[in-house]
Amino acid sequence: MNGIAFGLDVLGGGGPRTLTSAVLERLRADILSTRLVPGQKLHIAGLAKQFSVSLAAVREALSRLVADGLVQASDQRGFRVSPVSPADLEDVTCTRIDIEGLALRRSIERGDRAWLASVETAFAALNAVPFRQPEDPAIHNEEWIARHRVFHRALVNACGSPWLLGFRDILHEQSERYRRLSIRRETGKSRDVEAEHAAIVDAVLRRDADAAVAALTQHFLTTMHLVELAAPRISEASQFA
Amino acid sequence: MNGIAFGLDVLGGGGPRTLTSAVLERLRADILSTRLVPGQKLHIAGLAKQFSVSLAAVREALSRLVADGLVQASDQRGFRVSPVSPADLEDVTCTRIDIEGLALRRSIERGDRAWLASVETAFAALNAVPFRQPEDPAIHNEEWIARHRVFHRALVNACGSPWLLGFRDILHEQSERYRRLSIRRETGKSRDVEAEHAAIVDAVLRRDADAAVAALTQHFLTTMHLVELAAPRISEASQFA
DNA sequence: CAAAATCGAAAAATCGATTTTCGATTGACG
DNA sequence: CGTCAATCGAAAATCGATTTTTCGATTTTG
Repeated sequence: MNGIAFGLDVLGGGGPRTLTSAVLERLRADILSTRLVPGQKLHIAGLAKQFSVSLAAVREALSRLVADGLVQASDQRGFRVSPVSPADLEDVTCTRIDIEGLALRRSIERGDRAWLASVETAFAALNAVPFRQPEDPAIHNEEWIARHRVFHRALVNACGSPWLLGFRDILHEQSERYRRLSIRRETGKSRDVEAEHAAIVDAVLRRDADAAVAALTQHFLTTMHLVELAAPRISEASQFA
Repeated sequence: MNGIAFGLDVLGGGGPRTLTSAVLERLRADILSTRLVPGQKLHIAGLAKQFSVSLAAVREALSRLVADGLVQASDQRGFRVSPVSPADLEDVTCTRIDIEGLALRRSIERGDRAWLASVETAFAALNAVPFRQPEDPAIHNEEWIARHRVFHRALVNACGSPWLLGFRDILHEQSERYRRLSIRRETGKSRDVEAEHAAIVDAVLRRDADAAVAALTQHFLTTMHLVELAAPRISEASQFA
């Protein structure tokens, strides 16, 4: 396997085993949650003080985040949060459709019954929690996000290609960031995410690759369009770029 | 050796602008050239002494190489050169066929005349130098390798998707490493690489996407099979993994 | 005799200080 | 008045020392 897939440090167990990893996870979370704004300069000294670690630890964590495309580095000019743009959003989405579609096709070809079962399980688990925070509908439910990730990963998990999965994971993370940027602007417009997911699952259970990929594509495009409706916020966020 | 920018690195002027970048390029070259063996442990202190730099510089260079999939990192256990295996070679090749094929299709759709001209130029430049070292036929001609990379990049350069190109670059680097692992074992078996390239270029000039992708696929598969003939060396190289 | 505990050398991780480079400001000059 | 260059603080890059963890060999124990 390659080192690209984002580091949910395996080994069954608990949290980060080094300070650098802890900083890395914290930074990743901060970027995905948009607490750190796209394009924003990342002051190494400031972060080091904030996390009570040395410069080297922060520096290494940032270097590793470059691999996920969440951070950009340039010599002598330090690090910044990767900027966002409508063009990049479209690129991420199109590439994701291609790559994840490919992985889904392979999964449908190769996946066994245990895989089908894991898809159903993940789907059920996802539907068991609400999309929004019950208390504050303007905020995503973190548990839903986690299960959503597991669900989409389950769909392609049987594709048999570590490289394809690694690329997919990176693009999924990128999409996730865009989605979070837009959440507060989302209109109450009725989108039935569960139905979209159900369409994918149905096709998968029938092993109808074309239908499954079509449903997945539609799912991604719908998400992209919703995010684009929040374009003002994206432009605003990019002001640092 | 020019420092081709992989991933999201700086494009600007010439050589490395920081010590870390210099170390990074040196390490990348050493890994690609197989001076550093797949699976081999990378002693930070040893490398630091060898390059006359601090631990931190080496550590950061290694962290960045993880992004290219040439190095793997694990907490508290340091860094090692990414191992190789027949399975990984096949995964790299298949994924590369998919991704680079996709990029080629898009390039053919979107590329203008200037793009076609750049393909022809790169093709001519590649054919102007010999494949092997004139002095020592067991060694690749570095100049040919450089132009070969430029040629293949030119083919997909008009695809319009930075993300797709980034993934393509990573896979190309991986393939390159496998090819170098096998070079000394290659039989004198007559492979007409120039003809394979010509088939791709012909199809591209006719804007025949299906034919171009077919030729590209064949090109990659042929390379993979030749590398697999050198499997003993690959197994041997992986003993550290 | 095998498995577990232990111990020390080796390697990784972390730190805070120092050096180098950048970018903006300011002042001189055409 | 505008352009260019020297300057100065801020920030990044680099370093070598220190702390923590791991790995392998040896010893102890059931």
